[in-house]
Amino acid sequence: MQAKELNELIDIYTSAMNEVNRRVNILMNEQVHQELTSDQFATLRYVQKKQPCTSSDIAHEFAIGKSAVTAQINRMVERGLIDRQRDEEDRRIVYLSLTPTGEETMAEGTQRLYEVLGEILSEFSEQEIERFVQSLEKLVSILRKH
Amino acid sequence: MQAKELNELIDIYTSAMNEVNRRVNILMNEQVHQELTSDQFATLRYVQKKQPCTSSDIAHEFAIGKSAVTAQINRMVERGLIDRQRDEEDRRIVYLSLTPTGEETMAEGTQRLYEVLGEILSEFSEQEIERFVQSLEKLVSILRKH
DNA sequence: GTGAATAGTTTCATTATTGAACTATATTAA
DNA sequence: TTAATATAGTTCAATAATGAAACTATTCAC
Repeated sequence: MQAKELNELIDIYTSAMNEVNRRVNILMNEQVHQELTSDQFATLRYVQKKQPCTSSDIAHEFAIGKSAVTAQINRMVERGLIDRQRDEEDRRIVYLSLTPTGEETMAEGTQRLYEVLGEILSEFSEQEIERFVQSLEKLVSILRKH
Repeated sequence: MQAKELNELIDIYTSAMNEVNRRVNILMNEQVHQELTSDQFATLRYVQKKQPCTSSDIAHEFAIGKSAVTAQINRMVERGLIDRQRDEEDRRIVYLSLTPTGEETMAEGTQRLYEVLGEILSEFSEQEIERFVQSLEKLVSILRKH
């Protein structure tokens, strides 16, 4: 491919990617997790899946510092969404888990996530989605090497 | 497609998309725009392309409030990257443009953006990239309708 | 010419983030 | 066994991004 064409493709890629993120974000804020920020929703989702989950896991997963995680978790502990529990074996470690309220919030949010994204994805053919997701995953694996 | 499969695909899509954004962001911070935040780089890029560009344009483009734009532009004006110039016809309007320093910063950043993304995209076939970008754009157009 | 609309700013509160210093605990090696 | 080091997490201070509401200045419409 010629450099010029490639650069055009990069321009298209970056602006499309930005717009997708922006719009998905708006959609999520409006229809999926009104009561949470996008970061909080993502973190809760991760904590729920990982189980047991520590601050360091989150910091690593989202590539942010541990102090940022502490701040975010504090807010959610205050709002009764997350519990902290110290490991009795190794008392440096603090395990995070969803409170019943947190579980409930996430059950509803996840349900709406599936509905909203499902509706959007229904406009694509199965093959198209799979191909797209495959390319995304390939992109992830290349980015991991960098 | 069955609901279960679709939901799995949604899980894969969301986590892949999150990881791509996260890693691209890290890559950009490290190799493309060390001296700027991602938001600032995106805004400068937009101002440069749009020309003439107003605060309202930016607010609309990035789907954020005008007060958020004012705050961001202030920081970049202070750093000598952006100039404000009032329209003499309609004195409510303020045009934004890159200062020579801003232009220089963006010339370098854009160059590095092409290099870095070009290297990553070189691992894909031309057809694969085009298909992926097409799906992205289709996604954008569906999201616009929502 | 007055009232409504538009462009942008100010102010205030919240959230997210980094980096450095710090506490507490566990591990290792002399 | 203890002294040095590593690990897990928190605290603190600063910067950035953001929304909402109140505001200023200007233009437009009737």
